[in-house]
Amino acid sequence: MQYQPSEIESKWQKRWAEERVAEIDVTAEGQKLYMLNMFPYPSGDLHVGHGRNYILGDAVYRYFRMQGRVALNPMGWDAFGLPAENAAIRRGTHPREWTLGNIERMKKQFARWGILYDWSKEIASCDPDYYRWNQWLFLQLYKRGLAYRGTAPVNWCPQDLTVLANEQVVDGRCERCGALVEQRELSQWFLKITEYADRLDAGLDTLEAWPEKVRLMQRNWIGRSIGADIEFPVPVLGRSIRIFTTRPDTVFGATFMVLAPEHPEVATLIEAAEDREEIEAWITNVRNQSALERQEKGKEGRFTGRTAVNPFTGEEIPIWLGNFVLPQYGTGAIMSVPAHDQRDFEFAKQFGLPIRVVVAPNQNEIPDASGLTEAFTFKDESGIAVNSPPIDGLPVPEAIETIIGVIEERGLGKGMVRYRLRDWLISRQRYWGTPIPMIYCEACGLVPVPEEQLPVTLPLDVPFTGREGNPLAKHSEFVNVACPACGAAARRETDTMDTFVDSSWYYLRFVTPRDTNQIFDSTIVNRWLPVDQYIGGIEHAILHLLYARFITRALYDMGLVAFEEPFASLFNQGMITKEGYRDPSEHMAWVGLNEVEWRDGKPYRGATELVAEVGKMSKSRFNVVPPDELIAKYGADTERVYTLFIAPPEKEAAWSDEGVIGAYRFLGRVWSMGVTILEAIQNQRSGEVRPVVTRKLHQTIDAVTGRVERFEFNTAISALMELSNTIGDALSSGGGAELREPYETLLKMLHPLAPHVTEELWSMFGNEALILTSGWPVADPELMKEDSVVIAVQVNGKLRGQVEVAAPPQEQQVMDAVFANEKIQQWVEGKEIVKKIYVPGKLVSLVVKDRK
RNA sequence: GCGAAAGUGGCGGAAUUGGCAGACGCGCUGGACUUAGGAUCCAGUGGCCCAAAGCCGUGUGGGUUCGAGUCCCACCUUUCGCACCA
Repeated sequence: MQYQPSEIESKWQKRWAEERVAEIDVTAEGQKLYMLNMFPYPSGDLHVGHGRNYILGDAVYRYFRMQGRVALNPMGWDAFGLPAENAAIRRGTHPREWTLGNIERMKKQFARWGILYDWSKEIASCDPDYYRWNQWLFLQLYKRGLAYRGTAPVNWCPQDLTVLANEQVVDGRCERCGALVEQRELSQWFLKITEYADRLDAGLDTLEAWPEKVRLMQRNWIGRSIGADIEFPVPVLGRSIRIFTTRPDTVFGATFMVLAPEHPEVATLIEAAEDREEIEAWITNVRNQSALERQEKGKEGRFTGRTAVNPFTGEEIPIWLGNFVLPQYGTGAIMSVPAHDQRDFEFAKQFGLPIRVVVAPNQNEIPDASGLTEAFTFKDESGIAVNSPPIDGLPVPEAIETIIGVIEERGLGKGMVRYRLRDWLISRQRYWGTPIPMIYCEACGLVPVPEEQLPVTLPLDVPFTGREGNPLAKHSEFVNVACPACGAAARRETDTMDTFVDSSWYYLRFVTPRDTNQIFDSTIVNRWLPVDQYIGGIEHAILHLLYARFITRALYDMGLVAFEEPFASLFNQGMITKEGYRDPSEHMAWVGLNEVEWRDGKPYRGATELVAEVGKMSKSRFNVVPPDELIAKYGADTERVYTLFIAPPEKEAAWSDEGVIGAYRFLGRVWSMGVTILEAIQNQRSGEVRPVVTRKLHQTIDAVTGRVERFEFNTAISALMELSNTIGDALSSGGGAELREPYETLLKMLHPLAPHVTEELWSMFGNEALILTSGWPVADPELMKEDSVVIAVQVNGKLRGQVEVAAPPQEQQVMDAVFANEKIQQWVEGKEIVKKIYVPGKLVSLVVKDRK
């Protein structure tokens, strides 16, 4: 009887679906476990790279179930977003149809992988029953001043025709399509994530079960800086300009001031300048540049013709405008200390501005400012303040502390903590998203849609032209509305929300997904959350994970949840890469694309970038491996085992079509071994129970349990292969029915990895379904022990032989054996042992010297 | 530039607290069974060497130690993240 995966797999998949084995009652008793894979964007077909994520989650889920946990493992769809709209423009299908069709295909794919989700909890963010609560959440944030409309320079993607959040701009390009992002001054909706900057930063310390890398990335993104705000009086204005610095200890070296071209005082300052028009033209030019261009231009600046007073030295210092000063950070104004800041140094050199040294390695070794070739940027005790009367001689950290005291005492400013994080821009000028529930009334101004009128439903009959401007704005029935406050004719907001709003709270909805009265049931949510194990890609290290942490805190402050961190433990699986790309015509048929730009016979991504020939498996790289063929040939269990065996799951892994065969052979061997043992049972053929097998079995249970819990699936599988080899050896050398117990235990441990074939074999042995009945095996430490131990003996660091003694080894026995061994004897003969190092069970080291 | 992680056979990768480097698998070589083999099974597989003995081997150079892939110092390379954040 040969191993035939396809029949077995469809049989069990059908049974799991019919018996709804993964459905749970959230009010049931038991030790809960909330397992969650980041819900996907329904882009259509899934390839083996996606599979890694879900297969990993399923293996962990099945393991915890076997451990007896009441486990919630839901799945849903991050179903709003641009690709659906682009598909609509390209081929005339409605985004909804396109999305729902993709969801169906992906659900089938999950089933074919043998992944168990509780589909009774399924949610899709494009469903009005879901986005209604998205709108409700927005209104609560608005009430608390956490959602506001503001005008700011924002990132505009000219390809996707919408604004983007800062988090969605990568290297000056749109995260989705790769187009260069432009700056535009627009009035938009923001969420006030900055109000939570300190708590989001502090909370990172509590996330011990998160990868250090993600915590660090979030910390850098939030960018907490400690320093001081200092007022610099400007005589011509009759008021002062406030600057922020992290190095208030260098204030005596501030020889000029630089403002961002966007700074509000600029217009007044340059009013009387002779070259005002030239300066204004320059400012316009700088403001229209993207952040990337602005940086590539190098340092540019203009003198305003005005001065400010350094409050510590009393000197008048020139006020400059500089393209390197960011309007959004700090106060948009800096004091420039060229001697101790590289950027200031470059600016000073370029425009011939004075440089003064105020920090030195020590009091007697003050470098000459004119000889400097770069800024001196000591931040620790290796720098000493000089030429700075109240703090002379103090090391930098103390100098900072002291000078802040002086600043506050003299009323010149105050100690200050500032963040790099900026508010979250959530407006999108696109159709396929949650409508922002606001109304513009000429008389009443901004009026929120009353909660009882939610949801504001997305109309389905809108034209998709692909031209600039939201299709929603052209739908007059949607736009024209009576003001809820005064009843007069008013206009609806036509912007929709960033889809990251949808995904910032979906994990809360999964627990009570059909509740029509409230966003979620707080009591049940507080029982199930935080999520015990969250699994997803590192690409959300900042975006989704930061937003979710922010929204959870906002909900905490509203009293709706009792926790501030939504995800207790996080795991980032690595990407699957693949060399080369497939035959493009074959690929396009699979992807369903018909518009691709070609250059030099190679496909291009978007209109901007060359397709990489090796890298992340993605449609735009033409290198995907679709699972269908693979599953037809080897079965889903083989794909699962190979995917988990390929590399440690957190690491990037290169897909190898040849490597798959190893997993297939392994499962084939397990299968035929099972068949042979069954025959032995039927023929009542049995050998004696071998200690080698028992020992290997218990050692394997011990190893696999620990490795699965640490997500070390690659080595867990290798341990199972070793056990399988041991059982196979016993079988081919006269073993029989006595191997049933170790073999069945192997099946149990293999089940989370290869669920179909193990269920089939398990039932062939006359057992009830594994997933429903079995417990996880427990290792017996007594049976793990070896009867004897081989110990390596080193003499003066060289390996000179081995001795075998009974386990557990006793030092005296070991030494006796060492001296009884002729081979070792020759190295010790005539010498004196000056030291013995004895490592129980591992080795003995002897240090010898010539006897005198 | 700043920050982080990582360098082990032809390849993916193993190796608690320093303790027989290369587990497990792919590939390769040879063999068995076959009309056939891109199926299956068996054996071998870090290098030098016909072989054994032996020697050399974890990016490079030092160091600590009876003993270093593992610890320390310096350097090289790669990957990732941030990137004028004052």
